[in-house]
Amino acid sequence: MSSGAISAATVGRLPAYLRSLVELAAADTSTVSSDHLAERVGVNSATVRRDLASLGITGTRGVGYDVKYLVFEISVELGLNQEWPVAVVGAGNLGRALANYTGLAERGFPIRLLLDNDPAKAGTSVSGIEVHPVSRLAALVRERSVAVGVIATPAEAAQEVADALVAAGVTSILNFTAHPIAVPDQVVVRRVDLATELQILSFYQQRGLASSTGVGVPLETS
Amino acid sequence: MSSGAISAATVGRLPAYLRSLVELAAADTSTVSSDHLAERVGVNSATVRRDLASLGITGTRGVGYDVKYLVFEISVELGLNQEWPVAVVGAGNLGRALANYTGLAERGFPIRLLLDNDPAKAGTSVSGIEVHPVSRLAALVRERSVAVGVIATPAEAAQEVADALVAAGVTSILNFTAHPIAVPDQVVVRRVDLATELQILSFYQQRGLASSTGVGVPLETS
DNA sequence: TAGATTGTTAATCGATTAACAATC
DNA sequence: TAGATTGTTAATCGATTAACAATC
Repeated sequence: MSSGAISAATVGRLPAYLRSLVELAAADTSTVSSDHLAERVGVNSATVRRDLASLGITGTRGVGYDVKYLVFEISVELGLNQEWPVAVVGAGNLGRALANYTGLAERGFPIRLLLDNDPAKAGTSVSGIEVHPVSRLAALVRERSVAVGVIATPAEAAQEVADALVAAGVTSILNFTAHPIAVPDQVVVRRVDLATELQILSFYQQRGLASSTGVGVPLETS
Repeated sequence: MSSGAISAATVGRLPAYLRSLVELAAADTSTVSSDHLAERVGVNSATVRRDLASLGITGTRGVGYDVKYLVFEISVELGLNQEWPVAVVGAGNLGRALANYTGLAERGFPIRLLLDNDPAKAGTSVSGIEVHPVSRLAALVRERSVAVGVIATPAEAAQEVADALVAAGVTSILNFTAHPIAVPDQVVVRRVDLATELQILSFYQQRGLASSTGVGVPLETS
């Protein structure tokens, strides 16, 4: 648990640090300076030192940080030594794509449960994962020690599903719908929102901040 | 184009404002106060007034803001009156899922081009969209007026694909790989990064900030 | 010792918010 | 007119960064 004062901004940078450090380790680089790591990740070196200090990680003056130690410590912080079983709610296009996607299990997030409220889907299976009715959510979440809930339903159902996940004791939720969900304080929610990302991109297209080359000119709709 | 000084934070909130405003419009609410809108979106009312003012939108003292006008103005700002043709690079699991996903076209981002560097895939089609070899990227991007490039390749290819898109004149890129890409200033990049989101969630699980209920207890790997 | 780099303080920056006069 | 709400100033907050003494 170390210090305890880790800002959300720092947490958000940890995956990028780790990615770069794993590359350095693969290239047999044994130590790295905050300056070098900062450049690779695209942040300021003082920020790197701050972030590492907040994790209780120290380097050696005049030398830098030990790459392997950094990889180990950040991996532990990110919980990468453990498996976090996942429940996916919604077996539509997205839910099935997730069930087919092997990258989740490879990263320590095996899908242990796939749920859908369409009775016709119950009993079918996707990539060897059986689809269960949502009515069994609470029992199955407990039975399979689910740690992370993924909401892959239509937006209208997002809050209802979130409530059911929280009631079943799930404390981490990944919301793929455009609908923001309200949860108690101790529950952590992240949103992966394609619609919002696209709208932000089109804002910049629209403003011409991303253009002037001739392509990317809008076509009028209808 | 109005004022011009719109912060990235403001842009990031526009989709949420719009979502809430569309709901209000559907419920025939004609005006809304910054206080009410703020509560719905989960921000401070001064922030709402700031954001709207930065878009050049004014309300009426004692009354509030006109809902329909707000919907119209924000839609224009977000470029929602236009279509932004999309090129998806990578016809693997993710690329095909995107090609199958109707939500993109519904939101004004029709997929006009699907590319893959596997010669065996060239000529096949997904949801009626033909797969072309990556070698034809530049020509087809121009021919089909592509505005937005989506990178759905393995992470290793991300930078190379980004370079090709930029060279072809694409100025908005949505990167689905975990690999950050470097682009010239005038190009806008957004990343949708499942791996990072999951790692952030597992950080909080690991720290027990999202727990104490008994479920979500980690299982040791290997 | 001389050079490099950390760990941390103090300055800076940008964004959020409280507060309130203006005004519908 | 009285009540409500905007538009904006000034205060606050949190995060980033420059700078540098400590020290390997």
